[in-house]
Amino acid sequence: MLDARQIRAYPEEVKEQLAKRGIAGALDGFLGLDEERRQILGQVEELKSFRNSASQEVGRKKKEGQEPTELMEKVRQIGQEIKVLDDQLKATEAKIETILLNIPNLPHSSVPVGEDEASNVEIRRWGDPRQFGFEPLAHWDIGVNLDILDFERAAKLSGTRFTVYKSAGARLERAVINFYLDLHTGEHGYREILPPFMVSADCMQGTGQLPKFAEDMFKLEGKEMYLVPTAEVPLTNLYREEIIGPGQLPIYLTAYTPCFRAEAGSHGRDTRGVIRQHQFNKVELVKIVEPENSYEELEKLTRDAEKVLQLLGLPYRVMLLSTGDMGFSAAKTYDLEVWLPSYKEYKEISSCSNCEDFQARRANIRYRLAPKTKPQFAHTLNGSGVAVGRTVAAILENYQQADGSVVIPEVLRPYMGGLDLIKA
RNA sequence: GGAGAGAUGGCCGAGUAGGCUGAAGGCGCUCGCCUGCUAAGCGAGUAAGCGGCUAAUACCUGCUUCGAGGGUUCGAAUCCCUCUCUCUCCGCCA
Repeated sequence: MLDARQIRAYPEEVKEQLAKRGIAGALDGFLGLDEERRQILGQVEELKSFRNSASQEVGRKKKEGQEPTELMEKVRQIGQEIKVLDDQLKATEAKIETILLNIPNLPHSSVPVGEDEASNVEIRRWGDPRQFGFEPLAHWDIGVNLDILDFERAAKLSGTRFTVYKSAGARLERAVINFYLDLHTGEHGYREILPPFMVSADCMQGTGQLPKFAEDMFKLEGKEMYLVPTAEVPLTNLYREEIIGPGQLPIYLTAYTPCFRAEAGSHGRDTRGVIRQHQFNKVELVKIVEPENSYEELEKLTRDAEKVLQLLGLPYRVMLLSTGDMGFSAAKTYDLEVWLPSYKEYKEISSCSNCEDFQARRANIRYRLAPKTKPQFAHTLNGSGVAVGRTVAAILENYQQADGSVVIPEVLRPYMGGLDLIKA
């Protein structure tokens, strides 16, 4: 959520920023409503001020044995006026909130302006795609041939976009999760959290999924509860409605959760394999930091995510997303894209964003620098550290052998009970 | 699912014949004093949001907030209704 006072003070600048995201009109109506709100507020407060003092006056007179009937009658009438104005005020504030909740974050000045991913900028690459002496298979073929991925039975259980992992496949998924968590907690200083996988609508609004992206999520029948689309939601919302005390920041959190996404509007994309599922596993990184450090923290967080790919020996590149490709809550985002031989291109496996105070404002996450100082909004960051299903796909494809077997990356072997090769 | 109890400031905890209680007291915290260190002691301060005024997120000032939302009343933390959550007991259950 943007700062209403900032919009009021610099409407043209904010509009320009929004134009970079192709929605210059998002602010329309705001300034008028904002003015209307303050005008009504001024009136009500004046009336309430009168009511407060008049009521005390009544109390005083009654104590003296008088019966101030005219004054009581006057205050009663004022009360009616207040009620009317309060309703108007509430209606106006609701309109303002609707506008504000639907405006995305403003892009950071370092973000390239563009309509879509074509304007993304490659920042760096790591590793060289392997040269195969044979025609490499796609992970869905490798997995099915080895009988470690089962898409047919997954469809029987749950429909399309689900996968059943079996034997070494299931173990590999679990190994990757544990490897990531151990690395981030042990080496990178994150605190491990195991959150609920269902959260309230308030949480979803706090991180920006609601109200605009309800169709992308699974909502529980008859409940104001949603399956988490990413652990970013429960992790960031851990501190919703809190004032974090002096010396507590920065907070680094990591969690494994399954992620549930309706994938509305992506029919026909990535229909084969585990790349785009209704349920997938992910280890997420979340940081809550002071505003001064947040961009430095974004670089560090991105490096933390990259580290797992390096240790797994998976070639990747880092992309700086353009204004047209960024998510709703982000001010700046780096995507990590891993090399997938079957796609013959790099595919997103992590997204690391600085949301600045956008989510903090929605979720009311504040901190106090020192005792007695005014609380201010923290900055929140999040990044995949990284997507587990896509990691497994990348391992299968990048580590496949001519005979159909798959070599286990060395760092995972301790998590695989020493297994170094998956073969039929 | 059934029965009961409760939700007050950073924490604990007063506050029901409705009125100067934004809220006693304690703890914690901040600043100062004092004791040659430490402990103890003394004094003062210590909620947030939204407006007005401002260069100001400094003063000053208004309004709101005692789980949430409605109602009664000149006036509600205190009375009434609805909801949410927490705790205890019973039932069910991994």
